[in-house]
Amino acid sequence: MSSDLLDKGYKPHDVEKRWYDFWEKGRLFAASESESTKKPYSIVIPPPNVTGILHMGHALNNTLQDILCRYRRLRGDNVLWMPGTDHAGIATQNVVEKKLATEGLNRYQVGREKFIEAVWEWRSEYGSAIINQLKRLGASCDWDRERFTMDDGLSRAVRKVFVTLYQEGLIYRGNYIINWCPRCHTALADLEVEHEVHDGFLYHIRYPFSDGNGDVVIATTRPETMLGDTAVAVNPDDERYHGVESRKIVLPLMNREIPVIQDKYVDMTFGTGALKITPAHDPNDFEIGNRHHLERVKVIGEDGLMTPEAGKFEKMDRFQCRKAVVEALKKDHLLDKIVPYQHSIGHCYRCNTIIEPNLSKQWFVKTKPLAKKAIEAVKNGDTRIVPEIWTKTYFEWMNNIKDWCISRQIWWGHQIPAWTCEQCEEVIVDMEPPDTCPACKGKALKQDTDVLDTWFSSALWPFSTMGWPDETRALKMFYPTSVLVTGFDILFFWVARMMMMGLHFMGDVPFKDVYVHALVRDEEGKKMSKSTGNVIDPLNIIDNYGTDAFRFTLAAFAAQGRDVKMSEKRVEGYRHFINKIWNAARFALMHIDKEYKDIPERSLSLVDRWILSRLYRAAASVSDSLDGYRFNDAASVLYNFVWHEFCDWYLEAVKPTLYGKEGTNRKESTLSVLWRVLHDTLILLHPFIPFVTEEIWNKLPGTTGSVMQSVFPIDAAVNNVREDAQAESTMSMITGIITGIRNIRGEMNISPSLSLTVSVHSQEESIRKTVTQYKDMIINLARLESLSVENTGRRPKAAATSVFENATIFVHLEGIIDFAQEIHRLEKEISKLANELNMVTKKLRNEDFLEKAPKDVVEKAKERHGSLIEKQQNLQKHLDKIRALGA
RNA sequence: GGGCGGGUAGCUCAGAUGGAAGAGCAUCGGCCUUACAAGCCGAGGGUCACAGGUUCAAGUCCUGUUCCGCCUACCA
Repeated sequence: MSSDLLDKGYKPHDVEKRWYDFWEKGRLFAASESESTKKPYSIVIPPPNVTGILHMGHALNNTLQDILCRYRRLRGDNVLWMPGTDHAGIATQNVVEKKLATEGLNRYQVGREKFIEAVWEWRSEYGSAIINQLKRLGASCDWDRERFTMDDGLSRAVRKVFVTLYQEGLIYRGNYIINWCPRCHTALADLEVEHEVHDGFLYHIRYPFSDGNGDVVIATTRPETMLGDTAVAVNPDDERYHGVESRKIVLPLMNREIPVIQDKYVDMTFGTGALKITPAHDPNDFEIGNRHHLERVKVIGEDGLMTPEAGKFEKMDRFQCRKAVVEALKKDHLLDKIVPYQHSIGHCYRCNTIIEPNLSKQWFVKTKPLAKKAIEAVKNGDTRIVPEIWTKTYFEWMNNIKDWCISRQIWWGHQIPAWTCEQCEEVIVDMEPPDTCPACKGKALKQDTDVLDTWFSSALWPFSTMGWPDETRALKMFYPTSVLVTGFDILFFWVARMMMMGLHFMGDVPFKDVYVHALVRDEEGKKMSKSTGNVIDPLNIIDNYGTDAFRFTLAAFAAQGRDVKMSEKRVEGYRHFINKIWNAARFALMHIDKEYKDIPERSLSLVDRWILSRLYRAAASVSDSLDGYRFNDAASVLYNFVWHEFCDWYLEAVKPTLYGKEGTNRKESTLSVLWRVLHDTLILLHPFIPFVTEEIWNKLPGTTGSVMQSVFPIDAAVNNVREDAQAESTMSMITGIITGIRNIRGEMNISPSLSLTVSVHSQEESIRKTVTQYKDMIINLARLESLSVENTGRRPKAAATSVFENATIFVHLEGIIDFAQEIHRLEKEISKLANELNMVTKKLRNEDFLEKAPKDVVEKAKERHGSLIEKQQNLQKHLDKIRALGA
């Protein structure tokens, strides 16, 4: 038989594009701003970099968001999933600079204006790549609302925030030590520096006293910075250095006289207890320098080359200079020793260049007052972080937050809305370019050339995308957003800052929940990175296995608090699952000829009642799990329900009915159940595997439109989908008996094609009745010739046995029994039982247990004890008989 | 230096609120049973890192030890 409805195997590529276009054209992802009855549900996408290509992190992040959005739509919510991209200052600038480099140009040759033009051009040409990739993943964003952190609206929001914070005194400008990337040629925030342990050296250098009498030995890992030293510091409590504070030191190589100062900061136990002070190139030295009013000598320039202040070392590269300084010191016999030393060095998170702490004039956000509210909001539960473990990390960082350096010396980004009057040096901060200086009325105003840290605009994302600073309907309806889904790697970069900005400007948290998911790693648990070459390309996976298989894999492995180790093998496994669904549907559609809207109230068979009950439980469990962001639980419930309950038991059990062996009435009611279960299962599965479910949905008679527009079965109040404990317990008895028989068949190597004769013995009438009632089902699924039900307990001549609850099953094996094999099987079974029995007996002998454990637990143990004993006795009797027969 | 997470079947991992150790893959045996061999039916395999403790009961809670991984920090 062949079905013209579905092909034999599922071919994802034929259907994915088709359905995505269908959804988009039908505007099925669109959120409504006027809807008054539906509950609003909103998520803002973590905007991927425009330069980005879809990686595993995106794939996981967006799959989870999409599952939530599709699920909430099916639950009847008015869902907004706000999409967009991030201008990614340094990253994007780097990309365009690289492109220019292939033409032999650098950005200075091109000039600022032309360069920015080039970036925009690049963006319009390549910037939608990541968006298209998200679409291949099935992301159901409201694409009509797509935003970009540099578009006009968002730029206005950025200026508004900057100006307001400046006026409130929460943004200031000043000369501080910052992290400088000589390659990117810009300042970096502390967060943007990545520390890495390096094998370096600790250089011990002799600093002679100016009176020619002795010296002080200092230790440093960066000898080139000594050229900028303006003091040597010792701890005031250090007895070795009593009285030195009145003496001067001659700085080697520079022949500059510098003071010896005392500061508690100096650790007496480290090195020689004497510390060279370079206020312009070390954050601590900078602080100490401030305390002691030391001069700041900047010897390393912004290009990483030595400045004129470095004397004869001028124009040398900083690392070359290190060598040269060491050589020069050696020559002067001022190098005491060099010892190998491990220490961590900061690197630029974008280009991995070793960063240089450097003195520079930058803009900062005063974060402490903003952080206070952000801490409060999590403490009082306005925003809930899931899993909770991350709240601790959040507090830790928020409590120790430092001012945020927000200016970057690059060109691509939001230029800082600050102007300096060239006449009187007045600084004007405003939303729009001022015409005249308010102080001197001068006309020569020069805008600050710096741009803002990319994260500054990202911090406004939850409200800037909805039209702020205008009071829009979108804001009114969708702010605060329902949940933010993100990886923990940007908890500080982004989440914390959105919290601060949202609370400050909107007066409310940006999201009610933050769901922090794991990182996707490679098979060995390593972070995927281009340099290690262990990157698995999600698009490749999609090409090979289909989007649905990939999405289901991600969901199944997204257990809270643990990293996802991705490998193709897993995806392959879930592709089998998709195919299984496909084939189950194919089978069902061979028989379903029309819509079966109503399930008859009466005369449902046991399996029909059973599968409806299991469906109900699956639906409840899936919604429960998704409400708690337990994606993997939801996935595994669906997997088990579909495969092991619906396919393995239900479809198999129902075949005789479908093939007309049980009359048309039964067939009709079973078809109605089959229709219902397939229908509802597609809805349950849809958030996880949207494409295949949509494809099948559209082949199912009686459905209209998209599966997206249907209703999650838990809310549908559909007929007869309900819990049925009685059907479940009866079914578990029948399946238990079938499994017992199959077990014997398997263990005794009896061919499946051989029909068996079986008798079921029980003293309990109710059991006999039930088994008799479902005799046909047992015969069918266990492949029997005949089944008899008895109360005698008389053992057949030669048989294998199995005990299920209060029933003993005999598989008649006259002529084909292998006595040795059966004896072996029974012995094994009995010893297994003995072990279990032992444990329960011990428990029941314990008076404390009987007294203190809850009644139901004790009751359960007693029941179990009874049934184990009966089982064991039964098997033992049979064993005795087999032994006698075999002998 | 602080903080966090993890060590459960050969492999990869599940095991909210403590009450009879689970899945997938891999392995072994039997099947082309009229949706699916990307399948079906069975089987084997774990002293839940180690040592203590709390409890009638601990993979699950507490303490310590040990081995991994990550985050964070200004020890030159």
